[in-house]
Amino acid sequence: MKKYKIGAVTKLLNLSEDTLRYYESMGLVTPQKDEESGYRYYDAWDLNFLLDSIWYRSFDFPLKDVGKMLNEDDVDAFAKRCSKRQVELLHTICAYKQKLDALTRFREKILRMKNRIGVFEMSERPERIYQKHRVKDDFTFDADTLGPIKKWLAAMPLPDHTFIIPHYAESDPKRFSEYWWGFSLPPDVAIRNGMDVSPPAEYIPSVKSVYTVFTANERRTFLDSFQSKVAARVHGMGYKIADRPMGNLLVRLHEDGIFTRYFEVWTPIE
Amino acid sequence: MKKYKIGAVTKLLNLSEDTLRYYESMGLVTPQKDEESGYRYYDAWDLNFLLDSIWYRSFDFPLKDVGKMLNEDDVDAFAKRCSKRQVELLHTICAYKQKLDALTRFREKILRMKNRIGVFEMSERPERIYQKHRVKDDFTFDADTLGPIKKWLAAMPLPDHTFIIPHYAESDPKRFSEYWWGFSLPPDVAIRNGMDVSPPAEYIPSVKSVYTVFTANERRTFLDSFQSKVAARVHGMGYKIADRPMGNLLVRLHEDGIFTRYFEVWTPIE
DNA sequence: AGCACTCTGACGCGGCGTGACAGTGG
DNA sequence: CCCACTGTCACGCCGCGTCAGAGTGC
Repeated sequence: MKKYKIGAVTKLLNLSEDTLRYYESMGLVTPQKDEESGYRYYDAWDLNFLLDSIWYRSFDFPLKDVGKMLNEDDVDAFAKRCSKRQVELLHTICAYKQKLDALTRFREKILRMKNRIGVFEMSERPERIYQKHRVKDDFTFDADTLGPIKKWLAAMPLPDHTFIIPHYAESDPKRFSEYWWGFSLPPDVAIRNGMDVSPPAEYIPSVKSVYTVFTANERRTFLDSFQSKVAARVHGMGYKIADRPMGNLLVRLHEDGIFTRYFEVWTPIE
Repeated sequence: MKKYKIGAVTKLLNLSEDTLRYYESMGLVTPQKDEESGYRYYDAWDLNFLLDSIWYRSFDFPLKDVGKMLNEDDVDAFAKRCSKRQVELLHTICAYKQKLDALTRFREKILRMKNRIGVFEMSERPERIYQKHRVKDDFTFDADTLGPIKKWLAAMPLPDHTFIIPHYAESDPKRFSEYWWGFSLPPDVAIRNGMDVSPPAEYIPSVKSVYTVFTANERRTFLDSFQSKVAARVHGMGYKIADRPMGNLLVRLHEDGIFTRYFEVWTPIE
């Protein structure tokens, strides 16, 4: 039977010498070794094990699993290992799809936002599940909040970074003095991903609104920007603010040496 | 503005202390540091950077990219980085889907193979693109083979490990004396994945056949097993072998201390 | 004073890649 | 004798996790 030295094997199987030696150390293959020179000699049987290793690795089985599949597993253990990997692969695919969808939406928003600054459109605010985590800039530390927040963070990139301005009525002396930050999601997405949709999470219904994009610089509170750019304009259009303004942080970009934050906001009107 | 020590941040953002310090070393966040004690103090601005880091990391941007997106990119660079990642994500998803499909088919074959040993079914052999790489157990080293083989190996787990028995006619003195190993794929899959379907790859048409599964032990040539278990039986059924028998290695399993290889074979008949 | 917190620095993981330096085969 | 090949060993990569041991805040 023909013997191949390591260099020949690298050419045949497109594995590096290091990989071959590493696979050997993991017990995937046991080429004959010349005692004097230490040279490895691979025969067809060894190459078959390597081909199988390549095959199993192509499903991203860890090398330890590959070793067991090659040398230990009976049919049942083998099939079990496969179905475990099937489930993992399915999860991975779902997760990546969500990432791709979210990234696609994100990029589209980024590209369109510049043209939307100062443009005011009539738009139904979409319904949302909202979980508050900050009053102004201070995070909430009670266990009722910290618990859910973990789930929302783990669900990234699905949740949007969402603010609500709680005091909006002209008669309210605290008008535009405060904002809350939190996460939000469309209800169907929230439910599909097993998020808790009951309190402390809040259901935000859809409502007739004016939609626009505005910006704020550096560390300044964005409320100033909201007041001067959005609220004033909405009034100028002859509307009254009918419910808490709500919106998302789109992105923070580094432009001309300073940070500019871009926000989209729905201002409910009547 | 409120300051948070590292422990508070771990609770708020569900990042470990080590991760926070690592992100700092990567330039994603720059908390204020007490010169005497070395303690880090994070303010709302820092936490926003961390939230953004979590957001970008959730698309699996490498940390270096996250740093650039946070601190350097303008809109164009930012959008470009996003679309690059979109393409990568799409590729990743496709690759994982193929892995899952192949693994599912593989597991099904494994589970059904035991019941198919010694069972002979009429079955149209599916058409295939076939790339030979070994005559018996010896690999082919000419550049015409090594080139294509790389592509086939890179396409794992799509290709099957396929043998052909070239001398099958009763009148052929070399009858059942030789076998070739190679890779094979359905033509549509081959084309979709950009494999070279022209020579040295070979088109194998579909043909009326008898299908069965047989086994061979340890290092013995499987031709003995084919002759005694399959060819004899096909003759016994009153058929003549009408073309080169062809089949796939299903799996090599470790049973009762020895290795058993399972093969499926289509034997063309008339 | 006690105790929880935080610091730095070193090492580990997987699946290899890279490089230094010495020995080997034909 | 040349020179490509092969050997071993050690370290690098990413994105952290996991210690140990010493210092700090309240």
